[in-house]
Order: sequence, then structure tokens, then C-alpha cells
Amino acid sequence: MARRLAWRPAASIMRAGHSRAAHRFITSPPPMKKPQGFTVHDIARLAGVSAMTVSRTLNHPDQVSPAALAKVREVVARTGFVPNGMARGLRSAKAGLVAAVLPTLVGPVFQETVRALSQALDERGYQLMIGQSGYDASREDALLDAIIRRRPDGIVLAGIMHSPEGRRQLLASGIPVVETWDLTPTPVDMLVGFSHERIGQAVCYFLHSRGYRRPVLLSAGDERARRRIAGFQGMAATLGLGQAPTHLVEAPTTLGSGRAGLAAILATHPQTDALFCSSDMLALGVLIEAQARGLSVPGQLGVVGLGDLELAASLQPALTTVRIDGTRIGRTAAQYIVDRAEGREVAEKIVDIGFEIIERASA
Amino acid sequence: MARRLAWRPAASIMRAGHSRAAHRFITSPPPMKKPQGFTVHDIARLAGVSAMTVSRTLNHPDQVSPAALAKVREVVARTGFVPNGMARGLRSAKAGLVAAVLPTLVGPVFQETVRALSQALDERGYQLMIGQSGYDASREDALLDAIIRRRPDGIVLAGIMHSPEGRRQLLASGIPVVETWDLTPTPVDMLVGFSHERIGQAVCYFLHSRGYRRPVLLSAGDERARRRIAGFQGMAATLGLGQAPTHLVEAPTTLGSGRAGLAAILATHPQTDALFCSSDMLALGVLIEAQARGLSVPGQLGVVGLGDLELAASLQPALTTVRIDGTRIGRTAAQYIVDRAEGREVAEKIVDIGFEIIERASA
DNA sequence: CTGAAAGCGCTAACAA
DNA sequence: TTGTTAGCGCTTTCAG
Repeated sequence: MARRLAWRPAASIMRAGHSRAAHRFITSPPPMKKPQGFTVHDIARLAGVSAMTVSRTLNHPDQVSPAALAKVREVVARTGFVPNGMARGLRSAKAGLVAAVLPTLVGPVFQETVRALSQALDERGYQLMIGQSGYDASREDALLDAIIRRRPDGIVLAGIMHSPEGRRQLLASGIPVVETWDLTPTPVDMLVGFSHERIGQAVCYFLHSRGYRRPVLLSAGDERARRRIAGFQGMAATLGLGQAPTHLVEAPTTLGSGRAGLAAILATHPQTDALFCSSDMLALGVLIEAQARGLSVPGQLGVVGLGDLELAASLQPALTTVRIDGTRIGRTAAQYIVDRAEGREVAEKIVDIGFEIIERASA
Repeated sequence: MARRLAWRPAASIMRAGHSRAAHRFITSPPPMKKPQGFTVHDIARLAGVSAMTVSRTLNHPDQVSPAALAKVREVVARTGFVPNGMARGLRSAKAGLVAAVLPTLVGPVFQETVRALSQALDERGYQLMIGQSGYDASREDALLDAIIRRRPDGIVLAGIMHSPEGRRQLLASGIPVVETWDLTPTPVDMLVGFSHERIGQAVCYFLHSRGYRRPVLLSAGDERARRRIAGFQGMAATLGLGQAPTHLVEAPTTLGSGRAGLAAILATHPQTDALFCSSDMLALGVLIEAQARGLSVPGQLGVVGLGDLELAASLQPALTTVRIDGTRIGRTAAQYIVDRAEGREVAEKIVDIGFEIIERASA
């Protein structure tokens, strides 16, 4: 298989281990005391003012005389002082921090949402921190616990919080919460999402309308994917197609599992004329495998993906896929969190943003 | 172009907006007071003990009598109480939190590192939070500030901190820092990375040894990419190849920019016989464009990527690429942070983990 | 415009 | 095993 050519590190670089103290002397102006951090009192003493003046310089500069302002700022810059946010948060509640919980960073699925969320929050003066829960429920609980402990101004969840424990803690914390990427009549607090079941229905209807009669599902097996499958099968029954065979793959879905998936499906269901893949990456794998086998797409095999990644439009043939407006989810979630954090009521607590099928060349 | 079929939300779901209070009544046992959060004192009162006993139940359960333990735990579970971590952190320093700063979640580049970091920290009882800095320097400073304020037990940086302001704050905070994915003789604190310049050299040497004589660089234009280019050109000169033409693309690198990049390169340099792409995604675009033009890979065009994404091995032809052991970077960074957070010294503060060229079929 | 006092919620240290 | 006291670093409040 693949040959591997390793480049080992250069010995000279290995020897370059400067000590931190030495380096410190090079970059920061005076060595300064207190290696474990300054407090407002230290800065106050160095600037010859009181702690309150330092605090005001940082938070309400308009209430401080120009002279004091300049002096304090000089000391702050020289020392690299950063106020302790835990102490501040303890006293003044507002944290300027919103936390998002994602199951994984692997999938490019949430990228658009995260980017929009991050940007929208940034514009309103909040920072976004992301926690990765993995697909493990206990890890998710631990992460949620760690997040609630920090008392962020809001929490955005990718998906719906199912654990009753988690729901109770979220509720008790009083922190604004937005669940996303799914729909439920009973959100913890607010919700911006769409129906996975209806995606399944829509894709099935779409394939049928294009003349495909023997569709197969190539899908991850998580709960949302299962609801898309259920929607698809429901529509298949309505249209008289019978149950579509389903081939489940491990999460995360990859190009490799797409190739292997198509191979497996063709082995057991050679009549297959269309595939609904639960991610664009899976669909790309299918496209490549089809090409390797000389199968024409969409002629002999129709392929529909999910996610509308950047690559979908650039493929050959361009990929027909389901697009979810992740940017809108992120922006809306940010808006809701900030509104609530600043005491405004949110009128519509549940928003269904729908989805689109982007019809390109592959089906 | 693409037709778009939109599925609008069902009206019935829009109407399903239960109020939060109503829902709360459904899931949490008793309605409970204090909508804005409980304190240890509330829990203490409800359990008929002192605040300290509640604190001990949470942190040192072995020092509490079974009876008190059970009572307190019952109240905690019933109320969904989560202690205020800011207050705790203020008192006891240890936060149980490590922060990572990534330029972007877009690239799959750091996925392996983040996963390994997250897992290694988890095993040691720490949570990882990720901040996304974007490619904007002012955003990065704001993010860094927000992170230092929270006083995490450690900070992991993707890349090197160049801003003197940022360096000073990091140093002054006394928080253990690991810079990654690059090399410098003057890290802020600790460093786990590799040399981008040597990657450029190695790939040039590799292509030359495979008989390619007219290589072109298809690359992002960030600073690390520029150093890879410089390394490549240096080796090209040494080997008597002359300067390799360079085609820069916007970050983030995409499949689409890979396709467009190859088209542009062939228009200006039709003699090109090999391409070094600064990401696997770019390389995939090149592969697809080459195929669309009937160019054989590796026969007429050699292609080398960077990153060794999962998809590299599954492509047709399989992609020759540069692999960086992201898992090792993440694990090592976690180890270092935890060691330092718990008072142990780290012997080697600078680690160069090198890289490998994975030779597959595309070059 | 500036400072002194008080206290946010929690836990280390001590006392019972 | 349990409770009391004090104080982490900051900012709100109130007085100067």
C-alpha cells in the first residue's frame, strides 16, 4: 500500500529549548513580580490610584480623569494585566460569554452555523466558546455541567437535549438556551430548527418525481438520521414504492464509507437506481465508487446528498443535495440569546426554518 | 444552474410554542422557587444542613455521613443545582478547564488534534473549550482576552502567538501555554510542532526523485504556507529546477478553488507536470479537474496534498500527501498542560514531531 | 472624579 | 462528621 517517508526533526531544533524565564526577559519590558497574576490592587498601587479607579478605567473610562486614565492604561499595558473574569462575573452576573455544545467538530455540518453564531455574537460584544460533547451521553452531561458552572449568558445546543437530568439543570440554571437542528414541541427553552422527518419525505417524493423507483438509503444511524429514514419510508409507502432498503454506516460518515456502502448495496440490491446519502461526504464516496465501476450518474444511478457542503456544487457531476440554512440558524440563535440575556422577551420561541432540495446534476 | 425546491415549515409546528413555565411544570418534579439559580445556601437550607456540608458533598463526599450525603444529593437532584464555578474558581484556583484557540473550524486540519486533546484532557478530568479566532487579528486578541479572564488551567494555541500584546498577556497570566503546528525558537511557553519549511523541502525533493521536473505550487497564502513555499523553492534551486511557479488561493482552501486553480495554472503553464497543493481538499479539486480534462494522474500530472484527511486514501487515484500526526500533537499538548497545571515541570519545552510523506498513487 | 466599605458564591482552615 | 469564619478579586453602592 502506501509508502511512508518520515522526516525526523532536526537535532539543532531539539536543542533550541530556551527556558521560559530567559525568553521572558527578551520580550516583556521589565521582569515584573507576581508570576501567578496581577490583581486590580497591584495595578492600583503601581499607578498610584485606588483599585476602583483601575476598575473604572477598564469598564467606564468616561468616568475617569484623563490623567488617571493614562497612568492606569500604561501600567496595564506594561504588566499585561487581564482582570479576573471569575471575580467580575461573581459580582456583576454578566459574563459576555455564550457557550455552544456540538456533538463533534468532525462533521462540516455545523460549520456554517458556528461561523454565523460566532460572528453575530461578536458584533454584539459576546464571545463564543465551543464544547465538544462527542457522541457519548456521559461526556455530554459532564460538559454541560462544566458549562453551566461557568454561568455563560446563553447556551446553544446542536440538537435537542434529551437527558432529563440535563434538562433539569438547564432549567434550574435560568440560563437562556437555544436548541437547534431539530424540532420538538417541548424544547427546554427556545428552538431554531427543522424537521428531519420531512426531509426524508421530501427527498423520497423528489426521487420518485424524477422517475426513480428503486431508491436505497445510505445513512448514519443516529436518532435524527432515523427520523429522516422514517419520513422517507412513510412517503415511499404513500407512493407505492414499498420499503426502501437501508444500509447504515458508522458515524462519522466518510468518503470511504460511501464507497464501501455503494459496493455493499450493489452486491445485495443490484436493481438500485437511486441513493439518498445522509451526508455530502458519503455522497462523494458514492460518486467516486460509481465512477470506478463505470456506472453513470444520474443515468444509471441518482444520488442525493445532505448538507450542501461547498464541494457539492464543484463535483462532477454536481451534487443534488438537501440544503439547511445554517447561517440563519446561527444568526437567529445569537439574536435570541442576546435578547434574553439583555432582558428582552423572545416572541416566537420555536422557529422552523425548513430546508431546500438543491437540484443539480446527480439526480 | 441548480433548481431549488424549498420546504416551508408546517403551520401546525409553528403553533406549538409552549411557554417555558408550562413545560417546566411537566418535566421538573416540583416547581421550585429561585428562577435565577440556587446557591449552596439554598440547598443547605432545603437539606437541613450547613453550606459546608453541601460543598463537601459535591467535592469530598468521603468526608460526609451517609445520611447527610443522601439528603443533600436528593435535594441537588431535585433542584438541578449546579454550583457556581466562578465562585469556586475564585476560591480554589483550579478550574478544570483548558482552552484551545483555533483560527477556524472550517478546515478539517485540526480535527485530529482537537479530538486527541479533548479525549486526553477528559481522561485527566479536564474539560476542553474551543474558541474560534477567525483569521482576523483583532478578533484573536479579543478572544484571547476573554479566555485569559476566565483563568483556565491551560491554553493551547493552533499556531504561534505573534502579537507582542498577546504574548505579554499570556506571560503575565502565568497560565501554561502550548503553541502547536509550527516551530519557533522563542515560544511563549511550550511548543509541539513541526517545520513548514522542511515540508516544502521534502515535497520538492520527493517530486524530483519521482522524475517530475516542472512542479507548480497551488497554495493558500498564509504565513505558514509561505514558509512551505520558501522551503520548496530553496530545494528547487538546490536541485537545479529553478523557481516553481506559484498560484495562491484564498483561505479557506476548497475543492472549487482547487479546480479553478488547476485550470488557471494550465492556462499559464501548460508544461506543468506536478502540483503540490496546500491542502487535501485543494488536491481533490485538482484531481477532479484533471479528470474532467482527461489528464491522467500521476502519468501526465503528479499531485501531492497536505493533511492526509480520511478521504485521501479513498480517492481514485489515492492521494499522495503529507501527514502530520495531529493525534500526537493533541496528546502531547494535553499532557504538558496537565503536568504544569498540577505543578510538575515539563522537561522538553520544545518538541518537533516531524512529518511523513505518504506515498500513494497520485505522485 | 475618586475612594471606602460591603458582598457576589464558594471553600480552605480552623474549631467543635 | 459538622459548622464557623474569613477571604478569593472584583464591582456596586454610597460618601466624599
